[in-house]
Amino acid sequence: MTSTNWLDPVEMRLWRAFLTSTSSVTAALDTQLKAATGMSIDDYDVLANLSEAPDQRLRMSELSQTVVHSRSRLTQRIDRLADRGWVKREKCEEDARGTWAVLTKQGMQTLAEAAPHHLEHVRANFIDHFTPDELEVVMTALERIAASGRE
Amino acid sequence: MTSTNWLDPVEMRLWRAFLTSTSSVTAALDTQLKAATGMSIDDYDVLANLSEAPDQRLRMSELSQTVVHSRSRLTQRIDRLADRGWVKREKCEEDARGTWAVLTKQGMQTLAEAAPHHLEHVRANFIDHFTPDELEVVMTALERIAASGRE
DNA sequence: TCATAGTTGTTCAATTTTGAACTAGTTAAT
DNA sequence: ATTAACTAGTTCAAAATTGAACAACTATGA
Repeated sequence: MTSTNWLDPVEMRLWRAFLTSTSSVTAALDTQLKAATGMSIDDYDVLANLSEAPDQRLRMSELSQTVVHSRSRLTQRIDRLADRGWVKREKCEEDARGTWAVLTKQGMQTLAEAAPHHLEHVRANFIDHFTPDELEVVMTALERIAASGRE
Repeated sequence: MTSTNWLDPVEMRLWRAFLTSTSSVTAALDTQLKAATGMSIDDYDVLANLSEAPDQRLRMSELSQTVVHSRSRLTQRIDRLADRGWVKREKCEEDARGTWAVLTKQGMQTLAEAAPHHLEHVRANFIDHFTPDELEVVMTALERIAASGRE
C-alpha cells in the first residue's frame, strides 16, 4: 500500500456516480424486465450471451466469466432457466468434465419477444442520457475497466 | 414503445461494457473488503454515507435511496450492522414513524481503518484506468444517469 | 373533524446468493 | 506410469434479498 490512498473530490464523485448509476440503472431494468417477462436482468444476460455464441452454446465456465457469476451461482441459474425450458445442458465431448449451456428454441423465442421491450428501457434509462461524444469516451473507458477484470 | 428499439453496435458495446465493468469492479472490491475487514461493499457504503451525514445519521428512507436498497433490505442490513456495534437506531422526534440510522463511535473507527485499504483498491480497480480527460467526461455522464434514477 | 390516501419502517416466507467441500476428469513433471 | 496439482461443475447449509402484507403514523381535503 502506498500513501496515495485518498481520492480527491473529482475522483470521489466519479466513484460515487459509478456506484449509484450502476445500482439504479440495474434496479430499474430488473423491475421492468420482471414485470414484462418474469425474468431477471441476470437471466436476460445469460440468454443474450448464449444467443450470440456459436451454436447458441457456451461452456459453464466461460459463461460464468462473461456474466460475472460465481460457478455455483451460474449452476443454479442454469437449473432455473432449464426448469423453464429456456436452456438445456449438454455433455461436452472434448472435455468430459465440461458442460455446455445451450439455448433452446423456446429460450430463443422468449428472448426475441423480450428484447425490444428491454432494449427500449436500456435506451430510456441509460443510452439516451449520453451525448454522442460522451458515448464514445465512456464506452472506451468502461471497456478498458471490463477488460482489466478479466486479466 | 417506438420502433427505434434496437441498439446500434456502439450503443451495444457501451451497454455491455457498463454491465461487465460494473459487475467485475464490484465483485473484486467486495472480495477484497470482505477479506480485509469482514464487511461487504454494501456495508461499507452504508457506513461511509452515514459518516458524511450531519450528526452521522440518516433516516432509513433517505439512506435506502442513497445506497439504492429496498426498504426491507436496508432494515436487515442495519440489523446486522447494529449487531456488530457499528450502527444504532434512534427514534425520530419530528416524525414518529421514522427511525434514524446512526453511526457509532466504533463504526466510525472501523470505517476509518477500512478506508485507506479500500480506497487503494478503488484506485487500482477503477480510478487508475481513466485518463484525466476521461475521468471528467465519465463522471459528468454517470452523475447524470445517477440523478435520473432519483427523479 | 373525519375520512381517505400516502408514508415509514418492519416482518415473514419464498427465492437467491455465498462459499466451502466435494466428485470427477485433465495436465504436468518426474 | 505415477503422482501431484489443477480445472470443471455441482452440492449443501448458511446468509442475504425479494416483495407482499402489515402496523403505525402523517398529510390532504371536503
